[in-house]
Amino acid sequence: MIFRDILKKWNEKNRQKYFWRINRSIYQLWVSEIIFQQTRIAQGEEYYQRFIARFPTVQELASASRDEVLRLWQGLGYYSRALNLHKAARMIVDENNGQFPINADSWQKIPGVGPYTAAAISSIANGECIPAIDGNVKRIVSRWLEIESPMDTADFTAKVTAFLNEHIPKKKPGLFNEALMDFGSKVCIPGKPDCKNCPFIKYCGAGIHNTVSKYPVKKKNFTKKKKSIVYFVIQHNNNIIMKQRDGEDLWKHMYDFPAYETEGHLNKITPAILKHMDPFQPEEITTIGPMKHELTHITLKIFFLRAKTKSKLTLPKDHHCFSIEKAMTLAKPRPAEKFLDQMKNTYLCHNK
DNA sequence: AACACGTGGAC
DNA sequence: TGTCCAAGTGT
Repeated sequence: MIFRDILKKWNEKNRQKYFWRINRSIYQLWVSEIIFQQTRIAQGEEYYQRFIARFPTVQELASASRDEVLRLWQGLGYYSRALNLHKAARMIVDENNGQFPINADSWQKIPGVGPYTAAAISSIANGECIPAIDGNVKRIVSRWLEIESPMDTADFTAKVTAFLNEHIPKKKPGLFNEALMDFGSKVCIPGKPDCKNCPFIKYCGAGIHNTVSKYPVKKKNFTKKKKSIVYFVIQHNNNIIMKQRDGEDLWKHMYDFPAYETEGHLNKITPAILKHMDPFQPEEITTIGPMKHELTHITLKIFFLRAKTKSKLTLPKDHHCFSIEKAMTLAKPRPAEKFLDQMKNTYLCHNK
């Protein structure tokens, strides 16, 4: 009871005035929740604006090609979100007459919508009384209750859920959920929370015991995997060879340079690796790199092998020859995007 | 339950 | 430079 009232009072003065919260449709709410999964506001907001401008309704999203949706998502990461959003839009339009789910249970059947997003959407749009438990909320509650079990254990989730079910109001539960997330992102932040200005300081367990930095308890650090990519950047005048990645792993369905990929970090390009270039009949091979590209779970070491090729080349399956201008409009992984961008500049300078 | 899945910013 | 992330989900 105390918790709810203090939060409400804090929220009345400190509610974040995000532009996507104004006059939002359920569709816009859904898109914003997907975009901001594991993504900072500063990074996601421009993507949200562009996405809504191009696809103002679920019907327009459903009508779009997968390639275009992916291109709009390029640079934001976690591309399954875009693929799932697009697939879900088609399901909603084709199989449900464009009607959105009406509660959290049915929202969670939508691809890309898990427990957090289902609860967030349904509590805000339908007033369903269900807590939306994201990283901010977990952090706040773990500090309040001094939860010793690590995040992402069943015990941790059970404790947080029980606490929130006790405190969430039947009236405007969505506002409560958003207030909690706002509070977690502005006051009860990771690192150095602003406990001096925290309205909960007299009640928060970790605040009282001055042990806030202990929570939330996390599991052991995992060691990053090491992988290497040797890109084959094959040019013929203003044309370049690219292939679409498969739907199996990293950067699924994005366009990319042909590549040799392997576990571990290569020290040099061996003749065996170079042999993978043979189908492209490369001439004047130059090596650029290596450079590092950090992912959350992998450290990528990337080499670029740039070469010219003959005009008449039988391309391997799934490979395409694009003009550089066309290639620049395709959805690509960040390293390929950066490299192509740089190459374009070089090419233009060269032909002045 | 544990791991795969991106990126760029903060410290 | 290295570490830790930021409004999680799918398998």
